[in-house]
Amino acid sequence: MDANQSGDGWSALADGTRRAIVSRLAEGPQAVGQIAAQLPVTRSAVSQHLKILKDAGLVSEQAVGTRRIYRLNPTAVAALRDQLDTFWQRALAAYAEVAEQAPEENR
Amino acid sequence: MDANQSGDGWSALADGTRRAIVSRLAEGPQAVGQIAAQLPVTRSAVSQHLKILKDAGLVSEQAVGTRRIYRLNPTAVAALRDQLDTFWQRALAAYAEVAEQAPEENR
DNA sequence: TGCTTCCGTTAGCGGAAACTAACCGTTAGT
DNA sequence: ACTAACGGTTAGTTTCCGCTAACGGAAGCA
Repeated sequence: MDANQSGDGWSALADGTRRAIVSRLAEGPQAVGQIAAQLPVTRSAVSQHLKILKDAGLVSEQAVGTRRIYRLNPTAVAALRDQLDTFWQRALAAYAEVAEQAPEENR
Repeated sequence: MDANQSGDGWSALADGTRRAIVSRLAEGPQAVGQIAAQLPVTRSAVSQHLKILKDAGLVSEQAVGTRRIYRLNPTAVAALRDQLDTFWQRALAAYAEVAEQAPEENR
């Protein structure tokens, strides 16, 4: 279970450029140059972002010759989704309580 | 003028204190003082965080006398969860493609 | 009316993040 | 072995974020 870094996962997805990288990586594994060519930032920035994403457990690295292929980790994404789902269900439950206690109009 | 969307749910959930506020709010609507009493920050910080969360559409405000009751918005949470779910499914599809192809493939 | 409570706002400070540019190691090809 | 390509790392700057402290405004109560 490498989902202990879910707290960092939110910080990792906070940046827009990083979400763009995740979006590209979700469609298939890619190298650094591939990603950098599709984004308005340099390879250094992409490399640093990938390090953060890898450190958060969201992506995994695979060395192929002189290239590094990065791919998205579905498990970490599912962990964040699950945590978000918990908030969602609790909020729905709180809404249900309010709906029960409001049979009449209040101030 | 800036065209970036200030209502970024991901940036809002990036901060740990803000996630703590969301967690408290998920269990039921509360006022600012209520939340600040449960967190190691002042009311000003909580108020600012609530402003960011409200601007992101994650929480909604309701004025009751001299207090403001804040509550979590399940719809916004579901939207983030859905977006995360899309990444998850795409990553799984990418994994399926790699798993189907034989490991003798070279490039 | 006067007072208290509750909350939002502003100013300012300290720290962290994002980005570019330059450097170095590694790998593949000739 | 030499060269070119790919990628990680570092230094440095700039910008943004989170927090506290102080101030001002609005509602409730005697």
